[in-house]
Amino acid sequence: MQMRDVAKRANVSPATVSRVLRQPDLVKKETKEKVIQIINELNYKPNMIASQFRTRETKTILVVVPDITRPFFSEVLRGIEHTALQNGYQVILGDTENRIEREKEYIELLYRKQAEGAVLLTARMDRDSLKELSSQFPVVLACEYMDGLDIPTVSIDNISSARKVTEHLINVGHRKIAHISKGTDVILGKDRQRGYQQAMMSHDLPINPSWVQEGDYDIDSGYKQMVKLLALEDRPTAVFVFNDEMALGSIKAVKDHGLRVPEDIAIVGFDNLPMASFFSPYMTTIDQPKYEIGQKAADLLLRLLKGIFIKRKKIVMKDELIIRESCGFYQKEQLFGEAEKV
Amino acid sequence: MQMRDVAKRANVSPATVSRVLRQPDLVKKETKEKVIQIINELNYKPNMIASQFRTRETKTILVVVPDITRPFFSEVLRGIEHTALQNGYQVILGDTENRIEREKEYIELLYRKQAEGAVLLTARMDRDSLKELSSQFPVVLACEYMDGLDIPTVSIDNISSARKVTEHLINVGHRKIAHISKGTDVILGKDRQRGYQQAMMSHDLPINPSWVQEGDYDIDSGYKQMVKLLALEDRPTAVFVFNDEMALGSIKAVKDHGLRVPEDIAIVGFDNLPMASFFSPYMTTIDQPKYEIGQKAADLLLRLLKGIFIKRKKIVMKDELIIRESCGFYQKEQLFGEAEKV
DNA sequence: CATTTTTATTGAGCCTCTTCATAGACTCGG
DNA sequence: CCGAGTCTATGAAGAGGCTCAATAAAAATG
Repeated sequence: MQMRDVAKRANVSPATVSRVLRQPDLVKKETKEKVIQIINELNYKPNMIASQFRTRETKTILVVVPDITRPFFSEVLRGIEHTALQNGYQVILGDTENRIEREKEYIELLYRKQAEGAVLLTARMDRDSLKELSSQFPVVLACEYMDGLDIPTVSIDNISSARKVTEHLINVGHRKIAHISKGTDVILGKDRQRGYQQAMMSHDLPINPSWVQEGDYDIDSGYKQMVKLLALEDRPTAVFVFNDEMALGSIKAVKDHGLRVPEDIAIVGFDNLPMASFFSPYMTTIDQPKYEIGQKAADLLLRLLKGIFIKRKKIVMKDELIIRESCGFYQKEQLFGEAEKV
Repeated sequence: MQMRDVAKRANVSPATVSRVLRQPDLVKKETKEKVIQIINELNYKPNMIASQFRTRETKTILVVVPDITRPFFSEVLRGIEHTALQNGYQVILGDTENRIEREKEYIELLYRKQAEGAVLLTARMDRDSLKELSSQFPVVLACEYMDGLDIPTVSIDNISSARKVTEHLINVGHRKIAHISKGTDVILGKDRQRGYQQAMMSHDLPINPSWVQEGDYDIDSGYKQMVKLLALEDRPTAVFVFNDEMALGSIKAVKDHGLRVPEDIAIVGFDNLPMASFFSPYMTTIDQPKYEIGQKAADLLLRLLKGIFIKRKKIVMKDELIIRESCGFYQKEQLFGEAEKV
């Protein structure tokens, strides 16, 4: 069944049916009603592919995620998807499972005109490819980004956030502060590590090189890195961990080692996942507006797709230091994620 | 740039270029090499939409998920996506955010020929719609399902799993066992509740109606329902919770109430999320092979798409009772999710 | 050289949208 | 009151890029 069938039944031309569907204002009221009635009667559904082919618009965006099972990303993804949908766009999911080469596979969808634009939550490909890509297609970076490229980007100020949370540890009296990072190959790893270093330096605190351990996102990894820190001669009294997942692992490692958080070792995380506020000790962390980052990124992409010029390319979202128990400066007990906000 | 440009440059017809791309065996070696060279030279990328239009195949499947931020689903989703990709299919993501009406919106993509088939991780629409849908398009249900319909389905045997875990509680000596469920409007809620009832009945244990509380998936909800149970005159000594998230909330409620798990109240969960094996007390739960469910569902769908007849429509995946600490019968401490398996 | 086999080309769609053309209704000034 | 000019509503026709069936050409075989 196709448009011509509807047209025949309604005694109009296919063009009119098409108009009813896409530019209803151009059609006389009665004709329109007639056509709509027939459409419903026959339960006609336009073939989107034919339409996309003709208009050369797929109304589809690609979202490339490094790991969809991480709560942080799935929340951002939801923000993107929701916004896209509201604006009549579909989302093709590209989970790279942390494999760089898979980024490129997904991106082929742009070159092959399947998707009109992309939001990248991971951008590990080389700078030239990315530059080339963004010169040809609307692309927005979210969370991760790349320096020196003129690509619209949505993220928090990771350096400043990392500095803030490290400084909080310093303010409550810590001097030997370690950092479980995500290697500096990832821009976020680099930024958060830099923030940590800045905070330490500006307070004239030395950083023992072995205090900086490189983890790999997940709970287990946080556990393992913490075990290393615990084994040190010159053991730190506080640790700033790259993200909440690893921070949870770290806390567990401390407990398993017979020590207490925060009394013996303070630990702070990053991201403010739901579970960070649920387990004792409640975790001090940096809140990122995950859903909003997704929304904003989708919003920017949609604007690019409409050809709207974007003056401010770097959108910095507001983060928040959430002080709870794990840093050793907890003020009063509150239930369910409510906490003193700074 | 299009195929004809490549053809011209290579002194062949567009049809030959098309064959090089799609049925290379039909083309003489030299011609093929020549064409490929030109393709690379010009960096030609075929227009997928035109191709899809012509062949009437989009190589795209739709995955409808009730809530992408829940770890259980994102793991299943990954299994689906991975398998789809391996077989040259793309995935359009449909996150309904638990709104039934949004299921239908996504499903329109099938009627409009955008997607060729669908995996539904949620099926709350009315039976007739679903029946109608599956009669017209390849559809596979995963996790949730609907009784009495001849639709391929992948899941564990929820009734038996629930019975198993409840019986374990009985075996370690509990008699007053409560259940925090997900209302019986959802088939999984019904099944797990039934398994619980079966176990209780077959051991002649009475169920106090107020022992069955209806939660809503997340940690907070588990907390709240547990608070209710704790307030009962006739307080249960053990609780079987619908899923791990709510079980974590329940455990927290017990602790906040000044009681211990499992000594005062035993708690068991369902799903075996990574975090279930990480927080003390380590949680006894039912392991579902999440990734494999996704793989299998995608696999079935792909077979349907190829027109292969599927004899066994109901695939029951193997679950596993993972005994850890929270049920009060922990045997020996093991790190990182390793536990006694039954 | 005739016949079979292999390889390449021709041309017709796939279904929808949009431009252009037309016909009718309407406006308005002379 | 009429003809020119405006609008409105519809139709006719073609294009969009690719693939496949039918056809033709070339190569291989006997």
